Amino acid sequence: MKSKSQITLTDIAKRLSISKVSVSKALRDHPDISTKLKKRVKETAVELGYVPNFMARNLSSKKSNTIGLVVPKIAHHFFAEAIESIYKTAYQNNYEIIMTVSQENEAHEQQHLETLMAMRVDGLLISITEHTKDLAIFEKVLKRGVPLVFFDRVLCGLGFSCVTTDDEQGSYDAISFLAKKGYKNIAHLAGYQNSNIGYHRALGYKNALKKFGLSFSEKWFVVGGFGEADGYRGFKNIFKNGPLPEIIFAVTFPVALGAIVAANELGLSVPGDVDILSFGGSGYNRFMQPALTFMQQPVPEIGQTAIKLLIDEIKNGETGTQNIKLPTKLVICDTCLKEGDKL
Amino acid sequence: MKSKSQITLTDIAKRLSISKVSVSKALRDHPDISTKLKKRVKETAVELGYVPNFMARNLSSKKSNTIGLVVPKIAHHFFAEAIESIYKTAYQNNYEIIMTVSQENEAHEQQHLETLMAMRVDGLLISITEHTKDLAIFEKVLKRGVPLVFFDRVLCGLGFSCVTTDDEQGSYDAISFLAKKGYKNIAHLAGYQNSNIGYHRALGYKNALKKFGLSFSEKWFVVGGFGEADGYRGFKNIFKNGPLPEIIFAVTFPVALGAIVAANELGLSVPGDVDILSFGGSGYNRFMQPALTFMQQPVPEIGQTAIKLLIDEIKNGETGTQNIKLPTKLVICDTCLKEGDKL
DNA sequence: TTCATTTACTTAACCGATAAAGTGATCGTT
DNA sequence: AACGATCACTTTATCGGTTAAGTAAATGAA
Repeated sequence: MKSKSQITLTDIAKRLSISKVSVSKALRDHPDISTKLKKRVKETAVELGYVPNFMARNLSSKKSNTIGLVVPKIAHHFFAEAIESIYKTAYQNNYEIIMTVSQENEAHEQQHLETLMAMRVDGLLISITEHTKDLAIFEKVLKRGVPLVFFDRVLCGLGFSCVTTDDEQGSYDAISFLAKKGYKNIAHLAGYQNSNIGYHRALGYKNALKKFGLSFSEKWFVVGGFGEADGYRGFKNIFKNGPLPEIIFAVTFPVALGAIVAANELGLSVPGDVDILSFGGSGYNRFMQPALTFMQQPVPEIGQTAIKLLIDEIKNGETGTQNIKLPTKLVICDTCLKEGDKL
Repeated sequence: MKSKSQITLTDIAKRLSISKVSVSKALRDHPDISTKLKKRVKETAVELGYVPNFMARNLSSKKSNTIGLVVPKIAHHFFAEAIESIYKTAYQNNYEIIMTVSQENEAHEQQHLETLMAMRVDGLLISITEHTKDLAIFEKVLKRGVPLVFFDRVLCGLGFSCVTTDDEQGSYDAISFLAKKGYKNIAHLAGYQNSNIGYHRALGYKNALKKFGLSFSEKWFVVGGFGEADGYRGFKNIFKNGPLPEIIFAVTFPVALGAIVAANELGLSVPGDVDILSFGGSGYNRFMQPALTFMQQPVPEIGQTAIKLLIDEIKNGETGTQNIKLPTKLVICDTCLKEGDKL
């Protein structure tokens, strides 16, 4: 089947012997046009199978009603859920999302931002890669005046708004919870410290240790990435370097999984030989053995808040510099049940 | 910060006192332009921070280098992984993806297809909702001559290509495997039968039962959706209606999860009291207790094959009608270990 | 030397819409 | 009856590019 040439406003106009502007106005319910003519126009539009050309429309109207989204990956509980809520909210507000995936690669990320700007998206929503260091592209965005909102993995202080989990407080609360239960030796698989999530979660961890008079040990503070492989390496690292802590506080759910794999490989049982607490959960957690006790992030709220903020900024025509932190909630499952709480 | 007015070809042209067409050609390395001028143009483009306007470019060139993707959801192992591979392959071929999510809602799906056509995407890639019945929109796509490829959840015979798992064969192999191990009473939580995946998986199930002389029972053949809630309902249904089968063959991984939840609620252990086999797996499966034995789908391959096929069709300018079925592989874990295989 | 090519640009036309600025007829008002 | 307002369209210009069709100068072949 060959591609038919597309029906345009002009085709409809010719058919009805009127001007194409009248057709355009009729289809947009412009008050200039009589109800009678509107009806005729709409009928012929359907009859001819007219589909408007957004390219042309956006070019002349200078609005695309489109938002560019850049995420590091999607096959991950947090992002899948956040993206889903972003899409939902976008639709409700009549915006189309153009999502791109950086695959944790900074060069891709830059490329995507360029492409999205070339597409003249009305605004940008981004969660940066684990490794993003070069800020030039963001300065370019700022210079062009395109509204941008960071979420989850953010860069604060660049002149854009940020929406995150309250990582520091959540982490602090998590460790406080452990301390109150009597845990003394708490290790942390901490992720990258140049990333806001790694940094703030570690900060909450350290502050809570201090507050409860627990000692901080470099051997039990292992930096690395945010994936399963990093958790695996991290645990092996801790194991190799000396006595095992009572419990491990993992910076992300995948990191916790990796730690479990490593522990099992070493013949250690969880939570028997070593206990685990995770920052962030997963829909599958309750099917796991053990199901991990974790600090729950308000995932859909993060996505929703971020995009709502962005839409506001688009409408106001100016980029803001808000810094919104959403609260976490502890979900207790099969780990972290030391004493007192067991029954 | 106010939005700066964007730099255009004309701005560059004025600066260099040449025509805008020369600028356009220079930037595209057109042979008409001398190397010297090309260099000057490119330099000033960078200097002024020129970003091409894709809307304008696509409008005049009538190509968008963009592919529209419609999926029912993303927070689901299969789709997250398939989408990721689609994105990857698209980038490698210089296509941008515009993904939309129908949320298993047929009206949304239609709306998205309209929008994507209005955006003049070069082609469409779609996995339909659980409920899609109205074919009018697809006839419209066909009439407009926009290449479209279905994947996973498909509609065959409409004049478009389809890429799926070999559901029937995979299902047949799965049941054959069980039969050979001596399972006799095999129930099936079958999903919607108007959907190709539900239908073909059920077909393979039925054929295998016949082949191995096992009886088919309506009570053990429960239709429904493809989500966790459906698996939950399905299992309760089976439980209510009479004797429990030895094993349940779930049409999807989420359905298997739902069945497990229901079983546990009823005080039944898996695989002790009732065993489970799932069509399709999940990255988290190996952390589950029990980890399910499942028929593995070639998820990334499905995405990759579908988009490659689509790109071919776009380049050839004609929609094809291929029907590609990719093979499955059984992955044995903690369930389906009846006798003989236990050690 | 002369005429056909090639080189390196420019001008004009167009993609399919929207926005702004007319225009002639009808209407309401005093 | 006269005149501004309203109605229902039309004409013209524009968005930021691309493609097609010139054009003048330099090059080359006969």
